[in-house]
Amino acid sequence: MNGQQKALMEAKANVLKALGHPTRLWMAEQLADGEKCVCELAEDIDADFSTISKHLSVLKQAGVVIDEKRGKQVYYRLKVPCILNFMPCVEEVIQASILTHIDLLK
Amino acid sequence: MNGQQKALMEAKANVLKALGHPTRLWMAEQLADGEKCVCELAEDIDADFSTISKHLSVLKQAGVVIDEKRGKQVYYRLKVPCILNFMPCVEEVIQASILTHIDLLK
DNA sequence: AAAACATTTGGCGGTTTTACCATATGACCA
DNA sequence: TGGTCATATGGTAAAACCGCCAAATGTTTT
Repeated sequence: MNGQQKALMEAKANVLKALGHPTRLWMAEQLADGEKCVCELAEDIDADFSTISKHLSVLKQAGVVIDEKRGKQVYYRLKVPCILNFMPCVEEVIQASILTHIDLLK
Repeated sequence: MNGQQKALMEAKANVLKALGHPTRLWMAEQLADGEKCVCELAEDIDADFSTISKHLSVLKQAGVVIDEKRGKQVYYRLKVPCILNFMPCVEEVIQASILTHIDLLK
């Protein structure tokens, strides 16, 4: 791995890392149908507003979402919606893990 | 988000988190063409063997890879190859970020 | 059985992440 | 202008993560 490749790997890992937190992943999924303001996202998350804001900031910094202030509220939306396509495969991983677990119990 | 949904989110985030490290992501990509032993993976990684082993353990625990010992060596392979399909979209995110940066400079 | 080899495990210091609290910002409203 | 609402930022303590070293494990070779 040379320097260029390494930098690319870091950049790619960074995107996945941003999605690698339950709250942030959930947020990304919530934005599937379109933009939402912070307050809407916050409704279903049991955490401080500052925590929520920081999670959104991580997603934004990773390039996953973009924000837009309109009036008092800030709206977030997916910048690159294809990340939603990850989910079926991620679920497949989990499914496979569960099956492996069951197998081990036999 | 209820308890069940929360647990699922955690499981899903865990898979993405496992891939959210440059070394681990690189490893996963290396396994695209088929299994490799630890020693083969180690050839191109500048890190202690113990570090490499631990990274593989994280991937395994996340359900991304499985290992098989044959003789003195341990072979790893992708358990659910569809994770490789994430990469084009991840690169798209990076590409979009770069374009945004350039725009901001204007 | 001992030595050599491939990999894993345990432990430790240093860095990063996370979540909360308190406070700041910026926009609308009275 | 002052107040309130929505969100962001700074600080901090606890937890998790990372990479190295040393030592353990299991396997083959001699």
